[in-house]
Amino acid sequence: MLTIGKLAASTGVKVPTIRYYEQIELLPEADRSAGNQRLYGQSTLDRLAFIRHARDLGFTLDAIRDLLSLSDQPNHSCAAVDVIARKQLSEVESRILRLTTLKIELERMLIQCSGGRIADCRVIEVLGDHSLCVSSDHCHPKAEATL
Amino acid sequence: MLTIGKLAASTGVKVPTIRYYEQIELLPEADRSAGNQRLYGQSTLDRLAFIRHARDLGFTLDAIRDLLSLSDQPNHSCAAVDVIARKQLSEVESRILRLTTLKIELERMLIQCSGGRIADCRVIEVLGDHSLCVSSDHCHPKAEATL
DNA sequence: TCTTGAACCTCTAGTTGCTAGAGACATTAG
DNA sequence: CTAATGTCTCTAGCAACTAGAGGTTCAAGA
Ligand SMILES: [Zn+2]
Ligand SMILES: [Zn+2]
Ligand SMILES: [Zn+2]
Ligand SMILES: [Zn+2]
Repeated sequence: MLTIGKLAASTGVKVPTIRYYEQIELLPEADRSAGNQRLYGQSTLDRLAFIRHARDLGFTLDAIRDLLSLSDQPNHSCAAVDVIARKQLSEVESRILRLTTLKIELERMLIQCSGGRIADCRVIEVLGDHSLCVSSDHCHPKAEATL
Repeated sequence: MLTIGKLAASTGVKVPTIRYYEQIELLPEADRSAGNQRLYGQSTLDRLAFIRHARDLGFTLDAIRDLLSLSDQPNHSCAAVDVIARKQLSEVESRILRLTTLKIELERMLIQCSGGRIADCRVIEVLGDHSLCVSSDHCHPKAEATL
């Protein structure tokens, strides 16, 4: 049995985050020692490692919740799992696209800046006037999530 | 003079967001009509358009605050402006790198999934075991900001 | 055995950039 | 004149944590 600190050390998830996951019921309520401290076994360690890895791959906690409950149904078809993963992939792809557009605009304004007074700075100028941008699609980005 | 709704319509920034910007002092306190409604002139419109465009390019409100106060100093050197923009560019670039790694891992696990039972699903398997990943650098991502 | 210090406990509040809602007042078109 | 829309303030909520206060438990050294 591991204390919360050991569990944190062996998964790379911080102690308060583990408590937070318990609070939002992503992890089950931990067993307690005589002195009321949390104790964890292998199954929670596995579960937390899964969560950690999925977080690292950008899945939301909600998606992870679904993935976890699916993985408790080993005989089910994995179609639903793949739907979640594919959705995540397309999110990642669209963020890359958007960021690439931003990168181009940022590079462009930095190249055009000649390093003089602010009154003549191309960066300030472009920020004040989107029509100076080369692409228009970085506007109205609707929803942008983390990562 | 524009009402808040007109200002919102002509900048693409939502009404509550404008009020929020005033609250955090990114916009100055607006003049008021006889009936206590906010009224805006050209200068606030310009300022808000600047904010909007900078947000679209991924700058944080803090960075925008700095950019705005710099742009009020037209005779200063634009070096500080360029530092902010360059920092933003490198943030964008590192996010693209990270997302590209994620994309590769997600694609890989989706390709390897043969669409059978969850017990055999490669997606679930990889999520549970990072050593099945091709790259290790998507772990411990430190800080990830919005976009 | 005692004592110190690290690790643990609970609870609240803060972060970023908004968004949603309640309940009341202002303005405007028909 | 009235009805509909717009605006006002205020509070609370979102994701996914993080930080801190103030207190308890545990493990190791003297
Ligand atoms: Zn410049
Ligand atoms: Zn633009
Ligand atoms: Zn599968
Ligand atoms: Zn991995």
